Amino acid sequence: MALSRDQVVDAALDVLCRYGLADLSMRRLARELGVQPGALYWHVASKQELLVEVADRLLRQRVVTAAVAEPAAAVRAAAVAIRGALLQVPDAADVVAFAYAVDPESVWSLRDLSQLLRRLGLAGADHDAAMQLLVHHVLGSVTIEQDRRQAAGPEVAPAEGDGRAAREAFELGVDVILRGVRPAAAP
Amino acid sequence: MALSRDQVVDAALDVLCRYGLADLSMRRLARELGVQPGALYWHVASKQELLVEVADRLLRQRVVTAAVAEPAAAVRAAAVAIRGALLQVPDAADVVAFAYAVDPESVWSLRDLSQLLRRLGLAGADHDAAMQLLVHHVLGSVTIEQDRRQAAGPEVAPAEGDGRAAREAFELGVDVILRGVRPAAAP
DNA sequence: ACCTGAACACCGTTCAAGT
DNA sequence: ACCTGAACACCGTTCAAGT
Repeated sequence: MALSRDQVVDAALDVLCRYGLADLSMRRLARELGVQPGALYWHVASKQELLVEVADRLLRQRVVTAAVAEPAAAVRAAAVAIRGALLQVPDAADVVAFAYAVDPESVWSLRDLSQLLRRLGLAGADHDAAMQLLVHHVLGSVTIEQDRRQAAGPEVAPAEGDGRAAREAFELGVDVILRGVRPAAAP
Repeated sequence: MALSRDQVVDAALDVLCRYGLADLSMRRLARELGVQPGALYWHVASKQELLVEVADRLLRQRVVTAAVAEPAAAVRAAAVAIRGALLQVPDAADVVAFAYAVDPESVWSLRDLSQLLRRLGLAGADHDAAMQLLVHHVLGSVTIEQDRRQAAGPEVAPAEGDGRAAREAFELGVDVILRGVRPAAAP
């Protein structure tokens, strides 16, 4: 039976996970689905639109946020969880950054993060600044780690302490943000 | 007379400034220089290598750092200056992020930023965390602003308050970092 | 030393025509 | 409604052969 939009997005996410963004072409996708390239354009308007959908599905599927009571710790945990999820998928940071830019509302399982910041007592411009900073830090950290991996060659294995050092540096950054932030409600 | 590597990089930066990264192809570049595509590969090993060089030249040429005495204010000013410079060049954030990932040492006019952080009393892991955060914030801010512009269509003119709001949000983020940071030397 | 010509294996997108 | 076939205007990279 006929192809569906969902199938197209699923297949795209699959190709992304297995081969990376460079291999996620409309033609490749069509081959994978056993149709002609043109067929895809009945289900999605463009590659751009498809990528936004892929980013959304990616975040929804992979980010599992642990329930943590203390608000600051919860923000920390959420940031670490999102980073960890994106790190698993090649070029995930690029895809999500693009989607965030095009349509910040629709992408969001990062809305959780926004909620947690409010629970910290942040509102208005201060909330937005903290949110932006956090998102930039997550995406930046993942982008650089993934670009570095790719530049280092395909088969260097993240090894032991390497990924941990990057993770600890990332967490230090989150702590800077949490210390620098001004809760409206706090003393 | 013969083409030089410098000419190739210059032409690439020129195409980037005028038409953006999507139009910066090796074939397009060759056309612009009046040579066959293959000729470029005598001067640069690959498009990747060329892009790293372009990022470096971009930062060197465009970032003018004002001399500010007070260290915190100097960091702020430097971050704003770099952001401002990158915003002028289409897709500059992508290009610089890529270069930063591939070869963080060679790209740096951001070494100034690193110096300023030390002057703030930061060292070791704390310095590195602050530096990372700052770089992510700058590149993230520019990426999102530029992607947004591009998605909004080619001719929407940044207009009046639009760019200012983004700039102010960015500065708030820098302030969060400056407050959250722990100088080793300070009281 | 430096470049051309030509090839190889690709792209995203459109659209008449088919079923 | 959904897809094929075929085209249009492109890519990055390699490499024998020319000068």
